[in-house]
Amino acid sequence: MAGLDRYIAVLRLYSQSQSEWTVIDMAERLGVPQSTVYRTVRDLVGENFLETASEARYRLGSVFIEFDRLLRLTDPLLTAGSQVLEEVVAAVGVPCVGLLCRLYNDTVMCIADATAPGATFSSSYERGRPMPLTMGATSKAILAHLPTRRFNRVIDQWPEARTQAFRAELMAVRKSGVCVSSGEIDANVVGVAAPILSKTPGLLASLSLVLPQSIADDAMVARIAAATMAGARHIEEGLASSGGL
Amino acid sequence: MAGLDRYIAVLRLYSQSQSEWTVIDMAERLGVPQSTVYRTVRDLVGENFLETASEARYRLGSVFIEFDRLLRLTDPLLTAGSQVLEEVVAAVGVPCVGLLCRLYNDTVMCIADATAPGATFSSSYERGRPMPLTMGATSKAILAHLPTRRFNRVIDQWPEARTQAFRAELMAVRKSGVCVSSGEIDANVVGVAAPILSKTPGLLASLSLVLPQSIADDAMVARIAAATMAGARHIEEGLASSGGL
DNA sequence: TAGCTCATTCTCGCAATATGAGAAACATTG
DNA sequence: CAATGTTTCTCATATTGCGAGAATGAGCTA
Repeated sequence: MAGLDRYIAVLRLYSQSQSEWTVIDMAERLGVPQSTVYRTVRDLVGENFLETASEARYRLGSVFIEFDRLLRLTDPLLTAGSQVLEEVVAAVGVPCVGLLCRLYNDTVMCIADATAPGATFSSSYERGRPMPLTMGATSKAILAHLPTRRFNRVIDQWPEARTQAFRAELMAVRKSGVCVSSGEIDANVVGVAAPILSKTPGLLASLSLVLPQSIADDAMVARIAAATMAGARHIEEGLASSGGL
Repeated sequence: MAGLDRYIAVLRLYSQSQSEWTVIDMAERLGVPQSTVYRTVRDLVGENFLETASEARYRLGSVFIEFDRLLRLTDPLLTAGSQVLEEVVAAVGVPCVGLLCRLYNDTVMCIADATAPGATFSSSYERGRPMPLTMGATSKAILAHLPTRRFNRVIDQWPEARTQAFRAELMAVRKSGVCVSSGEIDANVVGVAAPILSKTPGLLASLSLVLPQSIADDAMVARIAAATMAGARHIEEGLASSGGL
């Protein structure tokens, strides 16, 4: 292992359940000598990717917050979408959660969310958390629009997605431009998602609204679906006009 | 230049005003051959630190959002502080903005903020934006508690901070445990900040409330100062009990 | 389809740099 | 002051990244 990999390997050790590491533990886990890890860690600390916690422990550094801001300010999808997201959530006028999510390798990641006043629940799609591609309206709206080659590769990896019924469902999503699912990720909520397409390679996203099952009758879902699709179109326009091409 | 530096040099090219770069431009700016930059960029894209935009352009990648979430979930100061921050803002009951900021190299960076309903302004201390150490209550509350050696080093770099009056002011802040400033960063607002101290090396932060000058009479400032200091103490306790030592 | 223009990857010899094991320095604590 | 644990340093080795240019590939245009 060398170059960037060594640094990334250290950063990828960090997780919600283990947020502090000693050099010793890193070295053992990665199978490299301590002296090497010390050097790596020292470099990462120098660039604020890591910082010293108490007593020989290291945790993630604040540089990520700094770059996250830069991303919020400059990412075309975020700049075009977060405003629309707020508006759509406000416009539908029901206690719901709005999500702006995008394809992220073989996962889906939320990059912005908006909670309507009165919403007493939250979505598992929290900002920055990679989610599976094959479950939930938010994800399936994206999956349905993957290029065939990649679509098949993904499908092959998730056993539960290899059925003919699943393929048919996604075809329907692709046709109708909206995906509705109920309780697939979080119990007792319904997700309504519309894909956001763009000519930019690799930029594939979805706008979705999540609402309690209790208020999600057919009429409501139809209304939410219309709002979601309109919002998605709106964001696509914003992307196109911002030079996102 | 080698190792991490080369990668960081590329990432540091990105700014709010220039958020997309071609390899050619990077190479020219950094003074290294294109082939080298291509390699570097390829590695960064592979780890999602960069992503392809349209037409040979690259922009920052979403990995920062992913790690930002990890930080929000696990950083001791954030986990101990964001809750308190909300509470303090809600408790004072005036249209204000609450900030949780920390020392970040020789700058101050906001890591969490909370806006009270009705606040029609915002602070320059937006989350993730490095701010100078010598201006604004938020920053000076932190500066006043830097170890002497480092304090002097910082002071020397900012010409406007080399006066005796400035040193005296900071001494007073250190004694009283609160710093109040008016219009130093943003016009027409008053900042009230209390330092957050911890035994963790390098962890130095402040909790501050920003409110319109129009409502900031002496009585109000005194009340806000008390609330801010109480909140800061509260966060310190949270830090200590969470093993933050 | 041929021919053009970019963007990106590849080739290869060379020099720079990371590597790893252990020792030395440094800090803390009893 | 000894003892423990952390971090940096030393040094010989060889892995790896480097740089210049060529080769590939993807779009376009005619």
